Amino acid sequence: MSASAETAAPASAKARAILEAAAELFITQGYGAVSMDAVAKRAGVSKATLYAHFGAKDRLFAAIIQGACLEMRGETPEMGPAGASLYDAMLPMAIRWLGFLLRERSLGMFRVVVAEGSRFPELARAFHENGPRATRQWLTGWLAAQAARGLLQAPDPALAADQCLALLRSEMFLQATLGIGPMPDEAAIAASAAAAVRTFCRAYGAVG
Amino acid sequence: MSASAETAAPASAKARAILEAAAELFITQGYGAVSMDAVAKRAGVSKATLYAHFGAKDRLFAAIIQGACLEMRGETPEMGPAGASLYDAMLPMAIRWLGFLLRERSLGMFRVVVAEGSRFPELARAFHENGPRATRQWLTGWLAAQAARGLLQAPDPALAADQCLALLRSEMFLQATLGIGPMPDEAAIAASAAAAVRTFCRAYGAVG
DNA sequence: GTCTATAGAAGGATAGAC
DNA sequence: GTCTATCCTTCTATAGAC
Repeated sequence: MSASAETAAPASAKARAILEAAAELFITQGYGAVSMDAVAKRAGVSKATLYAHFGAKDRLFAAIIQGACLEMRGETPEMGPAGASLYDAMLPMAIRWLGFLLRERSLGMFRVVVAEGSRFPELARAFHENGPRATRQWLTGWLAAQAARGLLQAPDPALAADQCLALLRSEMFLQATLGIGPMPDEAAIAASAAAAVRTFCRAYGAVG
Repeated sequence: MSASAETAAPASAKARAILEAAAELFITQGYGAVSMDAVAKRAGVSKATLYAHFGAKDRLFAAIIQGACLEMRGETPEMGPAGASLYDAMLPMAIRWLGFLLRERSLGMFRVVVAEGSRFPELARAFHENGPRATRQWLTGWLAAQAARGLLQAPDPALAADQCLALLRSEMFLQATLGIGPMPDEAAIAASAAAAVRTFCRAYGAVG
């Protein structure tokens, strides 16, 4: 691991093809199970070209994870309508966020970062910063604003945000992470998100 | 993967040494990063002996995960004192369970099963059955009993159990899973568990 | 920059002696 | 059952031509 910045955008078309192919393979099969031959073959380039662009397997892997982290930053959730109740405001956001977590790409990303976190600690940190931590910070601010409006009682908005997100990452997410059972459809996702928001509001909602 | 039963107890001393060494290596480094040479060396046996006991790397891995699942079955939580309040009854259980999740061995087990779940689906299922699912079932029954005693309002005890466990698997568990930051000490674990139980009781506690 | 071809190392699995 | 020594495949990485 050479740990360079590597934040530059993919220059040539071949480089983009390599990044796309490698992302697909690493995220679906994990770091160890993917060979550089497989990446080159899928990208339609030779191995030498691959090594010309990215010096080694671990640097290619780092570039993939960094790129996926940048994508995650773009996925900022939307807040609900201003005048609604706490439940009505949170539910669309919750559905959207749980749906994002349960995408194959998000699950694969989470799996590979969990698996290789000990060998690539800086990548695990980058993932956390751009994914869970960014979401947590955004939600903390939003909850604090709602608390100021009197819609909920949250003396510690960061803790409330943690617990809200934890409620969303419940059994359904655990099973999906383990790859057990069928992938939940939209209705199941909405139902699970609604259950989480309902419980959150019962715990934190301002008593009317 | 030959998918045999392999539930038998480790017979000889060498077999036990192999299992112990392999468990340590697989759980700390992951499946792909561990070579059979490394296992043999750590166990103090030759590779041929290793292959004589377990026919292949994937079968050795399966035996390790199965064994760890059996261990997990032994870790049944204890319920709190009968006459106490809901919070007082749940808190010791919550601390104990979160402490178990945050052990290096539990975290490593979770990481490797998440990482290899797609290649060893039956192992992911066994892990889930003996770990999360067993805990969930136990807690569901306990919560139903408390609901019958009027200590909480839970029309769907299984959902309540899910959410209780999800609240415990919050930011602290996520960070530990990713290997980020220092390992939480006992006080931090107790505080996180207390926050989870407090929120759970606010959402589900019988209004007195 | 890109290719073909290959070096060099590591890993999974086995043969054969004891 | 256990060991030593080895086979064969696969993998990362590079050399050299264009």
